Amino acid sequence: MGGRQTGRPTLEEVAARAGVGRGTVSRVINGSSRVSEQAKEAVGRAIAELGYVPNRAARALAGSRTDAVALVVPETEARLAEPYFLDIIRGVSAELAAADMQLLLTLIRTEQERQRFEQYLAAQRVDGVLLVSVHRDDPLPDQVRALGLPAVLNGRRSPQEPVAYVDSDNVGAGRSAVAHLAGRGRCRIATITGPLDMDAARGRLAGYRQGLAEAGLPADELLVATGDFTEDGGRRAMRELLAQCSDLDAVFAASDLMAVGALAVLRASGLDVPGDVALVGVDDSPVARHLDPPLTSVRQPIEEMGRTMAGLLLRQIAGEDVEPSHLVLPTELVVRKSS
Amino acid sequence: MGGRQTGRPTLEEVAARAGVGRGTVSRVINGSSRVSEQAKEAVGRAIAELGYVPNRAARALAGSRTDAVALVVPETEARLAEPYFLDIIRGVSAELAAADMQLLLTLIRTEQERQRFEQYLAAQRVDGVLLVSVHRDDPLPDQVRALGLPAVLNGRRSPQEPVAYVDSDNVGAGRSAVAHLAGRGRCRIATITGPLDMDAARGRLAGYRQGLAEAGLPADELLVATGDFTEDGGRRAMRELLAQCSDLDAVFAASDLMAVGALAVLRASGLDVPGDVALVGVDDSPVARHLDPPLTSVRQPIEEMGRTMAGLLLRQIAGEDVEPSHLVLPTELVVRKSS
DNA sequence: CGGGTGGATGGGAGCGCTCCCACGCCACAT
DNA sequence: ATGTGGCGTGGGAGCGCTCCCATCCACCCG
Repeated sequence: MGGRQTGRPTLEEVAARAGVGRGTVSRVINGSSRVSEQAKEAVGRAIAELGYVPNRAARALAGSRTDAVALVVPETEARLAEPYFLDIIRGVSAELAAADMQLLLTLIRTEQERQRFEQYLAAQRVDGVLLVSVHRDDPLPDQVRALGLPAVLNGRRSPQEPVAYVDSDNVGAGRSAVAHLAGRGRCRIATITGPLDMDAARGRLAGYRQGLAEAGLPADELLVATGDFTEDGGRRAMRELLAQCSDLDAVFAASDLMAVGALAVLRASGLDVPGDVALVGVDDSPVARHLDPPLTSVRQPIEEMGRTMAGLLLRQIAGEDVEPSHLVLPTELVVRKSS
Repeated sequence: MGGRQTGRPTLEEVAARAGVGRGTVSRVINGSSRVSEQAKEAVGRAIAELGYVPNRAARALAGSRTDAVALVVPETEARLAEPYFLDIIRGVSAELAAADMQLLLTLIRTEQERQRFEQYLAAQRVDGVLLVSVHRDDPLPDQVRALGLPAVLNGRRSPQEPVAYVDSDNVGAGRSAVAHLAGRGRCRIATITGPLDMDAARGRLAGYRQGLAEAGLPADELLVATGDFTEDGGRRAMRELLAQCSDLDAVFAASDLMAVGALAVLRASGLDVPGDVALVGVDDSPVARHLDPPLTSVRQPIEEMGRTMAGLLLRQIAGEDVEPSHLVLPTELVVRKSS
């Protein structure tokens, strides 16, 4: 059993050693103002000498915070395979570590695990929740809020998202891609969208349309095909586009993976990229770099999104920032040979 | 503040409702045998009616376990960008969820974060530790053990690893790659190794040599170049190999990333893959599939390794399995066009 | 010079659980 | 009938903290 009773020093022992009361030590540790400089020093010394580390379980039980937040990832997503989440995790982790908070990772696969997770929340295990890749009709964010727990989403569910979120500028991504393509002299620019029940996909599509308008190019519904962010979806959509208008000279795919699929189909149809058709993706993932030709792609500041999410959550937990904030981070076009 | 005092039911309330004592409820929850069938039922009903969920903080404080394990990832690794860790996480998470344990993710970047982590351990925050990507001279595993905490590594530091670990069959990976290449009629088979201070790299190299011997091929030290698991390292090593023996007809790269680098150099030298030179990597990562030509690669059962690690740790925590176990999981060659 | 004021302080009272001891009860042996 | 053992059980005693109230002291005002 876990019976390793390391005789770790307790608050009380620190207090004894410093010649003060328990309350004072607690105040020092929690950075309360109302402590004399002298007491602060004595306690600090005692802590150092004893190598005291507060017991978090006791703290969680007595207070009502846990110093931990959950990062929830619904793993239904094939997207999980992408480096995307790793970058999010990296950002979140950095921000949390700075605040001495712990990161609890929860992958939700099955309905059962989903329920188990709800129990966690109910059991007061975390101070807040970070949700990644939420779908349009996912009730989880609202459930979390209903429990009174702070929450921050990565990407909103809809433009009316009531819960705080951090998103990238999807509209801007579409616009910049199209502007770039138009600037290269392309004038029959098609797009492969993501699943339209996701706000990110709609945003990129809207950006695509704005981009066309700004470039003075006519919108043509035949140049729009719906994908699902997967490679295979990209292939299907590309075939559809080719069948509808064989004269297209550029494609803006709303994800790198779909661009990969599109490229394969273009090749198979004897079209050269970028000679005949220019191609732009979104994500700037490693595959984009390794594709042949290397793929022009719109980069999202993923790690920064993670950091921002964590920061937002921390502020909510601290009690500032009560009304939900909505942050949108800028994207950046990375030009490579495919366009 | 975190003042959401949801009036969640406590053990005591469950006891009252079930008409039994606190002790009995506790026994039921913890699956102790010494409880009458009747009491068990009454308690079960009360729990369901009240929607009782045990408070983990209280449990951790009273007992001395936390029902949480830490997954530690030293992020010095560029490898973190790969899907590798995600798969590990997936496996670990699945196994832990089944045991109703929580997963605490800890990325260690700086020396400071490393120290903070040691404090965690000392503060009795977790019941066990999973360590990923440990280097030859990393003291962390020993420190964890010194604290009396169960630990399981992903990959051993050396053949004499004292701590429990789960690894993939690196020697087998090398052997199968070479056997495959030899079977295709190649007889000047080179290898690009990983950094030789890593056991995985040494293992793959050893497998390469065994493979040559088994195929009746002579070993030639000029056909061995040292890389570092990165794309750039692969490029450098490939140039070195080409300079040393221009007559090589196959390359076994100890990672997909290095194979990518090698491929670029081969191309640049006007060599065709697989026409002139056959190429095999290790990891079966997504880039392998998207490479042109698609890369033959040795697949490791990464997710399964994660699951196995977690399982091993859980058993250690439960008190079984006191002497460290060393598990080696088989690999599998995935043949594609590059060989 | 007494009462007032406010900041620093000590320590009691829990937080919700597990551990464990002592108690009652029953079946069996004497 | 009395003794013995074991099982199921209740509940006291903490685990190490935070919260909060009462206390104390120094200093200020009228």
